[in-house]
Amino acid sequence: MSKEGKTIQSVDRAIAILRSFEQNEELGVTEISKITELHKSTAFNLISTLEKAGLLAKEPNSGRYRLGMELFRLGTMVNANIRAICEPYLEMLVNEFSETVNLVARNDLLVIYLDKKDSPHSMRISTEEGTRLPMYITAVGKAMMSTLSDDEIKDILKNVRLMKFTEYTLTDKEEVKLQIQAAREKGYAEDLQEYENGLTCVSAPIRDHTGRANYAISVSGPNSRMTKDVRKKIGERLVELTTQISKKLGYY
Amino acid sequence: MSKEGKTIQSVDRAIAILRSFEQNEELGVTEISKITELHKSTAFNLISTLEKAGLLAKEPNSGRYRLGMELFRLGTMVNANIRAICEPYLEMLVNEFSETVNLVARNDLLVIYLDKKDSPHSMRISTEEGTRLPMYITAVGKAMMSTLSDDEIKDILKNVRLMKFTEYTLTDKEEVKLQIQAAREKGYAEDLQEYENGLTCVSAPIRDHTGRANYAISVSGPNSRMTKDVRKKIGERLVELTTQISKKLGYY
DNA sequence: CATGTATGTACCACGATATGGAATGATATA
DNA sequence: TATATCATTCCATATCGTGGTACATACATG
Repeated sequence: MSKEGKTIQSVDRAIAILRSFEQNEELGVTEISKITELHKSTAFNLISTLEKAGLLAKEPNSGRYRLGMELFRLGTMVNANIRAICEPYLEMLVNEFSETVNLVARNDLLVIYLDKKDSPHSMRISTEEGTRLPMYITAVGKAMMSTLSDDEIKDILKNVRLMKFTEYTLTDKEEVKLQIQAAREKGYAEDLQEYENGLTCVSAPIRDHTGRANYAISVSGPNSRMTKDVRKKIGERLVELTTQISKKLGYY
Repeated sequence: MSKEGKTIQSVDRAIAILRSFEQNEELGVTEISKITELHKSTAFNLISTLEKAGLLAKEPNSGRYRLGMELFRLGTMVNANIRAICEPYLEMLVNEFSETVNLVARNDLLVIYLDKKDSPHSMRISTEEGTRLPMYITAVGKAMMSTLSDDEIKDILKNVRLMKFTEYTLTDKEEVKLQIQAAREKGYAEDLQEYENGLTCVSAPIRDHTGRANYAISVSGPNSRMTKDVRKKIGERLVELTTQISKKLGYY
């Protein structure tokens, strides 16, 4: 993000091409070259390379491109380990509480959703894998921050602009710090409609051998079912289970 | 796979670096340079580039690398559409039959698992997303092949060597063709312990506007519960639902 | 504590390689 | 049929990646 090391131009450009599919799921050579501001010919060579590797796939009919299966497969290799470790715990949690359970990871100033088990209720919370949200606004983010030093937390908050998502969104960084402090004491963090109205969430951090958390597990449900008692029960259970997981990662 | 077009060296190499994490989840610069047979210095430049883009992440302690979150995120963008369309159907199926439901895609001669909903039973089938298997051995593969022309099927089988996974694995290509023909008539395909003992699977294809299938949905369960009657019920329901999905993709 | 052998990282001259201009096919649009 | 827009190929040029070498750091080993 800061270090001024040389990067390989063509690789940067290839990645930019992949990223250009964020907005559009299907693109032609010319479109891509416009989005990425590359010469059509240059774009073509990069695209062909990506296609041959399977990171892009060409539609037989339209001749246009979309993201390829190989990219998906490479993506499934990321964090395969932690997901495998956590899967049975997610399973237990959704069985015990019948609310949607998520495994998330830290990604700089954001959290990213890695895996989930959906609640059996038809009224339920459902977040797509790959979604990213600011740390300060989620229970998982606060849970992870609660394992960091005050300096690290300050660093994170320094680089963040608090955006108001709902009437409950915290707008004061001091308030966020207070909640993090509360999370440290209880072992778990909460989000009471800060991101979306009606959405309540409880989360506990997964620690690595240094004691810091790069992952967290959360249970999310609609406000109506997530009463204070329920949240407490869930929180305590989350602490139990994430402690077990943390031990598997070498934390004592 | 065949066309002899020029590819961009550094991009190919960068992808090779990502692929070197298939066997190992954490690697250092030197290790990577050995695996990929690149000069250490060249590898270093490529690795730095990938790291800066977030496709690789450097462990703060060990200084070694693992696959990065950005790669995961890019992976979630692949087939996001079809997964979103199918999600409610997978949900319905797991509720109706209480067996594990999978969404898979075709990937040349293989099928790759995209999405799943696990059975609530403790004895259940569970396949990881990203797993790949030969087409001829899976119900999903046979379901997809049943939408192709005889020539296309011949092409696929020509390039495949039938490997024996269990005592039930088909070893004769003519036998495979017969099963595909049966699938054409019924609308769904079956796998009776061909890949793994005790594992039974029923699948129907999802067609695009050309009538051909690049995706399929399957219901898999242990042999004991997947009786002939159950398989028939599941198969017919699968045909109903995949027909609805195919319509959404423009098939009539 | 010195010595050896790993590692990751920086520098830089050379020349292979990616680049982008321009021309050609291929398809669609009017 | 003409026109526009697209993908694709070709190729000379100079840019950019390459890999040799060197240094830094860390950790074993004697």
